Amino acid sequence: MPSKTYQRIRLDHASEVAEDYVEAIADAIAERGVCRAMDLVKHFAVTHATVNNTIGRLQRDGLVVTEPYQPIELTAAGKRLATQSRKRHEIVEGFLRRLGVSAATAATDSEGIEHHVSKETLNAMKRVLTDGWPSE
Amino acid sequence: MPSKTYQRIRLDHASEVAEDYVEAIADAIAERGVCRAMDLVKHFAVTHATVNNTIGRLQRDGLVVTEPYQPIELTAAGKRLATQSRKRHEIVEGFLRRLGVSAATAATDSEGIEHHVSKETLNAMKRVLTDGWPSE
DNA sequence: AGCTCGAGTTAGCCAATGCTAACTTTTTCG
DNA sequence: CGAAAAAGTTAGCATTGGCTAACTCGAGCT
Ligand SMILES: [Mn+2]
Ligand SMILES: [Mn+2]
Ligand SMILES: [Mn+2]
Ligand SMILES: [Mn+2]
Repeated sequence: MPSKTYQRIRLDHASEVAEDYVEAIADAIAERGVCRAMDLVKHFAVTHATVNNTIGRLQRDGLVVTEPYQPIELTAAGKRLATQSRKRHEIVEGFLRRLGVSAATAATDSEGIEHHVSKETLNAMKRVLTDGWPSE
Repeated sequence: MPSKTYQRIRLDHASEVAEDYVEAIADAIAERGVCRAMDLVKHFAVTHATVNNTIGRLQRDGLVVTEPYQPIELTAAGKRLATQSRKRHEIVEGFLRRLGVSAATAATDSEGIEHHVSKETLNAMKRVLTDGWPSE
């Protein structure tokens, strides 16, 4: 109802791409040692040109560092954001699984939902994962 | 994990503004008889010029009809989308309330989450609202 | 060494969604 | 009635996040 609602959602969307990218970059580094642009091309199903543009913005915003033709690295801020985003993502996905949703659906839905979950809602989900469902 | 995940999220976002607008227009008509652009300016906290642009797209897409200086009306397709969006929205918001989240947070979070909830997840939420929490 | 081919870069384009500023129309009110 | 205020329109602009096409770089193979 309050008009600030939609402003917050616009902010959520503004940080969404950054969050998903740093998470994917951290995953690639964890799994394959380095992250190359092509890893992100496959992961997000966008073109190499789009990845390049996006990485440029992330670098501008201090989340990654790249040098021409080199793998993509995360800054300290990028690593922090990646860790934090992954934690939140895991809680949302785990919660959906707990709700009885299939693994495939939980994976897909949580990828969008995660960016719109406030601290309060995240805590409620976490509580379910550790303590079980609320009474009644 | 599958690359189609992010394609679906991009589609979710592409329909998000349309869904929120037709819902708000239907609400305004239900509450005040007509919907004027200024109602949407207040609701979404954007400028009148932005509302005008957006309404133009909705008209192009066959969801609303407007004539200069006249109130905004929904087409049959617009009404259908509004009804469907509101139902989904109410389930998501009700579910968050049931989870123990405050009314204010449930209102805000559901406004973003609603657009990323698949049929399967929506059904799981609906089940909680009618039958209570899953066993375990 | 030289070539080829995959990967990366750059330029140029588009649509969506936001904005401000200037103008027009309608409504309201003295 | 007429002026001021409110509402609506239009023009022009920016950013994000997509795309294609053309070019460059570099790794690896013959
Ligand atoms: Mn994520
Ligand atoms: Mn995501
Ligand atoms: Mn919404
Ligand atoms: Mn979203």
